[in-house]
Amino acid sequence: MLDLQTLRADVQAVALRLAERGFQFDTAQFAALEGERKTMQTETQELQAKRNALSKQIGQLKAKKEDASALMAEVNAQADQLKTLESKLDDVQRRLNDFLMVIPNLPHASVPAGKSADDNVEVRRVGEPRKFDFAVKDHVDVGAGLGLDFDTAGKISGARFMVLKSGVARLHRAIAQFMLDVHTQEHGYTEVYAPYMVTGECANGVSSLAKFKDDLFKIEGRDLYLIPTAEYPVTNFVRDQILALNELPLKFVCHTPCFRSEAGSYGKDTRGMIRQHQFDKVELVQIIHPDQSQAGHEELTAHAETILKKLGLPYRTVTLCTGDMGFSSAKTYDIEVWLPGQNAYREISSCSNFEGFQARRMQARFRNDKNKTETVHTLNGSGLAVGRTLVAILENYQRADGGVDIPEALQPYMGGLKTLAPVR
RNA sequence: GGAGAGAUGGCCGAGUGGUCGAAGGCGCUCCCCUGCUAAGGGAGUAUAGGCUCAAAAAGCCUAUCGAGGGUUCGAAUCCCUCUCUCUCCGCCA
Repeated sequence: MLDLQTLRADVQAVALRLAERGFQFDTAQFAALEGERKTMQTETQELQAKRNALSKQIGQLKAKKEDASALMAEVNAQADQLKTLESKLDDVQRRLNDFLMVIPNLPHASVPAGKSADDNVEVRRVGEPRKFDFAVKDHVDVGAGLGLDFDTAGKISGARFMVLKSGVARLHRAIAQFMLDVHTQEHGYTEVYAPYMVTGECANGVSSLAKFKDDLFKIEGRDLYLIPTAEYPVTNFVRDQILALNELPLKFVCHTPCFRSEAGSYGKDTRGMIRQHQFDKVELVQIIHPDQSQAGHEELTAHAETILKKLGLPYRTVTLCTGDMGFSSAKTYDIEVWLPGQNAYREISSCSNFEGFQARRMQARFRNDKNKTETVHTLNGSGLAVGRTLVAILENYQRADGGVDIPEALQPYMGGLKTLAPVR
């Protein structure tokens, strides 16, 4: 949610910045709602104050065993009016809130303007794509011989699911373990385990349920959603909290499966495990002081990149342009790994600074050095998507004989195994 | 699944219809006293929002005692629904 003070101070400026990301902010409607809210609230509170004062007097009279019927009549006379005002105020506040809750975040000043992914700006490219002296296969073909099984998955769950067996199953597990160890031991994150389902309220804390509920799997008959990323439960750890200054920053790393309905992505990435209804991800989350969120964002992105470096996977990092950013983000770096099978860089991590946007929705604050409550900033990023890392390893480390070399960093997690041999 | 108990401020804990945003204690902040330390005395110490104001400061007001609804002139207190926690029994990875 945008900061109401900022919004009131200069609606036009806000509208302009939102336009950059392709969002039409209805300034007239905002002015109307705000105006209505203001009148309703003032009137309602005046009446409430009057009622409270009279009630107090009634109490005093009754304590002295005196007659209070005149005052009671006076309160009763305005009771209907008060009730009407209260419900009108309630209504306008809800409408104002609904209006505000679907407005995306303001892009940070450093975000390049643009309409689509084509306008994203590459900030760095690391590693050289390998030259193959044999016909390169994509991960589906490489994996087929190693235990990657879409047929069985299709039978039991349908499209966009996978079954892993034997070597690839173990490799999949090794990747997640490796990432968790690097982030906890080298980057100072606290490992957390969190629920795979969250309430609608929590979903609204990090994103907009009204806007994106179709992307989520909902538990029938309950106010629970399967998480599309560990960001959902973990960021909400600090919901409704006032943290002490010295508690910041909080740094969490969490490995979970992620569930996405992928509504609206029909026909996109239908082959292979690039886009699945269920995939594992190791997520980095930081709750941070506003003054440090920019630096923290750079740092978190570097933490994610470290994994790719250690795995020897070529990648590039891009800054998403205003038109390609997610709803809640003020600034996002996507890290894209090189996939020989697609002859392209594909997203493997998305690292965002949400500034106070999520924190205001969650009411996550801290006590600043002036002892005042202030909104925290939140950051998160994939560190990394486990399934896509598996894809990248299968494709980048494939051998002419159909096997796959195991990156050195992962060998300790594979019992010292150096190569996955085809199982036939 | 069955039976019972409970949810109050940073923490503990009182409060079962009236001046209660809430006693008391602990903690914390500031001040005083005490040649250090210990002890003692005083004051302050929730959050969100609104109004006044150019703004700040300040003041006033509203809401909030797990959440939502209801009764009432008035609700932490009474009623209903829900959520969560604890205890016992049963079941169980």
